[in-house]
Amino acid sequence: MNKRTLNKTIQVALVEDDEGVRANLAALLNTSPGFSCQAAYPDAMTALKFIPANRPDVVLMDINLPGMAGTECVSRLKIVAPTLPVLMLTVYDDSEQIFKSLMAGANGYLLKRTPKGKLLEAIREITSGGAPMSRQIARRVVQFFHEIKQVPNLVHRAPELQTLTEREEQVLSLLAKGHAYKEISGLMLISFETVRTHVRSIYEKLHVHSRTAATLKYLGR
Amino acid sequence: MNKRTLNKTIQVALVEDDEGVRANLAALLNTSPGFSCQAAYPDAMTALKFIPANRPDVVLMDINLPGMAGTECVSRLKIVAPTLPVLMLTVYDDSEQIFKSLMAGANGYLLKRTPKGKLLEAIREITSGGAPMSRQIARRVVQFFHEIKQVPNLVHRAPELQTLTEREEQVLSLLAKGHAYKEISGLMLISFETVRTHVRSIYEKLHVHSRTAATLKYLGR
DNA sequence: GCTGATCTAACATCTTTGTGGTATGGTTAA
DNA sequence: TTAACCATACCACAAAGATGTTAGATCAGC
Repeated sequence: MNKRTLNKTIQVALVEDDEGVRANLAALLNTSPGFSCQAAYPDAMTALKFIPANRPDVVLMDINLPGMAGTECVSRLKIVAPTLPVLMLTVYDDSEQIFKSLMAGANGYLLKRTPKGKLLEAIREITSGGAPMSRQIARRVVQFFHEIKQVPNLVHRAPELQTLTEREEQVLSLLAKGHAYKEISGLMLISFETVRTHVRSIYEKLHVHSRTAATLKYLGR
Repeated sequence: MNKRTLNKTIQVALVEDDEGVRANLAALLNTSPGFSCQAAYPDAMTALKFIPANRPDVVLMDINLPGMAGTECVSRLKIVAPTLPVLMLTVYDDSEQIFKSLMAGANGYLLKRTPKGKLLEAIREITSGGAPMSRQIARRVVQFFHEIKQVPNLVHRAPELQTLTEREEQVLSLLAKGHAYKEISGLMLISFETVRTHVRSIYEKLHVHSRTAATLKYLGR
C-alpha cells in the first residue's frame, strides 16, 4: 500500500458508453470523500489515447462498448500501463466475458448492480493490489476451475516461464511475434535499453541465448 | 438456498491434522449460534471413510495433511458427494495448491489467519452456493488468468513455403530450431556463406526480414 | 548450345542482437 | 528497517544477422 492510496483522493477514470450510467458513476465518485472522477471516456479508443498520460489510480471499464470491446481495450492498456488496475463493470455475469476480461489483464470484475458502498470498497481494494469480484463472479471462476480438470497447454509449457515477471512476459510475447527491440520499446512505452535489460533477464531465466530459442520455449516447442 | 441452511444449524465437518487447530475450530463452531462441528477428522482417509455417510453441510479441509493431501481428498470426496461444498483452509497462499484444490472441486479457499467472523460468514456463503475466498487467493486467481493469455494451435502453413527449394527448406527447418548459421553450415556440410545466401532467398520468398518472422511462418503461426 | 533455375561461394557494410557492467527509485517480504 | 526484487535506464564491446553485389558450377529443358 502506498501513501497515495491511503491518504490522497483516488483518481478514477471511467470508460462507459451510456451517458446516464457515466454521469451516475461520476457523481457517486465526486460526492464520496477520498474518490474523484478524473475523467470519463465514452469509448475504448478515446480511453486508450488519454489514460496513459492522465495516469489515473484505477480504471472502471464497461464491457459492452461501441467499436472496440472493453476486453480488447484492457488488453492494450495493459501493454502501456501494466500496473494500472482495471475494474470491469458489466450487467451480465456471462462466463465468456468474465474470462476474456481476466485473461486480458483485468484485476477485478463487478456487476453493475453492485451497491455503491461495495463499489467504493472494491475500488479501494483494487488500488492496493487486491482482486475484488462479485460473489456471482467468484462462483463462475470456481466453476471454471472445476471444469478444467487439467489444462495440457499450461502444463506443457516450460516451467521457467512461470518465473518471468509481468513485464518480462510482455516483452517475451512481443519478441516471439518477431518485433525488433525498437518496436517493442515503442509499444511498451519504455526505452530501447530497458527492453534489452528485460531481454537479458528473460534469457537468463529461460537458459537461452537467442530470440529464437526463447520464442520456441514461449510457444511450448 | 434450502431451509436447512437458513433455519437450522450448519453441520460442519473438519479435516485437519493439527490437534490444536482442530480443537480451536471445533470450539469456535460449537460456540457460534447456527454452527455445529459435526465431526473432526485428523487425516484424509478417515474423512473419506465417514463423511459420505455423515452428510455434513460443509467440509473445512486443511491442505497439508499427512498421507493423502487435502487436494486429493477433495477430488475423491467430490466423486461420491459432488454437491457437498468444501472450503479449503491453509496457511500458505501458494498458487499451485490453490489451483490444484480448485480443479479438484473445492468451492472456496481461505487462509487460516482469516478472522473468525469472516470464516463463519464464508461457511454460510458456501452452503448457499457461493465461492468465498480470501483476498490473497482472489489475487492469485486473477494472476492465473493473466498468465493464460492464449495458445493458438492451427496448422495454417503459409503458401509461400511451397515455393522454397529443397535446400532452402532444409535451411529453414534448422533456422526454426534456433541453430546459428555456423551450425547450419556444419550440419549441411556447406559453407557459412552459402547458408547466408540461402537465408536471403528464404527471406525474399517469405517476405520477411528476420529469423523469427521466418520461423513463425514455418511453424504456421 | 542457350536459358533459366539452383547450389555453391565470397566480400563489404550496416543493423540488430547478445552480454558484461552499473545505477536509481519504488515496492515488498522478512 | 534492512534485504530482495522489480522496472527503469545507459554505456561499451562483441557476436550474429540482414542486405547488396557478384560469380562459378551443374543440370534440365527447349
